Amino acid sequence: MSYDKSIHQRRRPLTTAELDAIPWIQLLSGPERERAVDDLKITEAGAGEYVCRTGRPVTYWFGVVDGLLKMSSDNAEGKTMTFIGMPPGGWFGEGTALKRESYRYNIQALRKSRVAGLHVDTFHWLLDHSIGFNRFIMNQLNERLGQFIAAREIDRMTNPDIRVARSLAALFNPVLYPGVGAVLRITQQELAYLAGLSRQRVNEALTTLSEQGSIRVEYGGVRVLDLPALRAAVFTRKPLV
DNA sequence: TCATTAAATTGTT
DNA sequence: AACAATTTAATGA
Repeated sequence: MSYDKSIHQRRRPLTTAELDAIPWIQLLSGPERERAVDDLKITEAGAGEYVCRTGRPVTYWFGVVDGLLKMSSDNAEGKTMTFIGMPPGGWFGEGTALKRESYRYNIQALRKSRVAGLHVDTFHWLLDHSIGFNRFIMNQLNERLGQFIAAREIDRMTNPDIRVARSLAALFNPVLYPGVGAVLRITQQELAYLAGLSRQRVNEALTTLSEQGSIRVEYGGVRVLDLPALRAAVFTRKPLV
């Protein structure tokens, strides 16, 4: 994978199926929805391509229709700190879009993905006109705050099994990522990138988790059987006494 | 639609 | 990091 590619400028209108994958569309009234649909554009991002980079001015509010993105935030020293996965149904950038600032993180495609974009002007117009849209955004901001706090906790986890379990649980958040059903399409390699572990270790952790019954490992993906159990997964380490 | 082949992903060392 | 085994996707008759 090369790390200096940016996505193409090629954008196109959305198909009906793609519109159905956008969770907030149905919250809009007729005229609002019409305006949003008119403005929405789809871009394809190949593996390794950037959807947005730190410092660039915000022009779009983005959502994942298909594929998997990686959000990484850099600290003051320029070191990449936190990784958060963005599966289908996830929308991001509302914080910076609200204030019309520049992006504070990089978004990179882990594999070929379809990304929908709504222009910031339309984003603001919807905020000014739609109660439903406001509720969605408020809910989204609240959930994401919890997500980032969880990400910090994951970063401090030393136990790889727990890191994998929490990273997975985050990706299965039904509020932030309604596009993810019971089965998340993610390879063990991709999960390794997100959790900051080797693929082998992720494989081992997944085996342990499936033995505990919270997930089932499938080819090219993971099925969640018990989300609360996954969130709460604890692994016995060395005896405390 | 089926069979063959290539590519991707997984499990293991 | 390398390897073999397994699963899926692509191809063409």
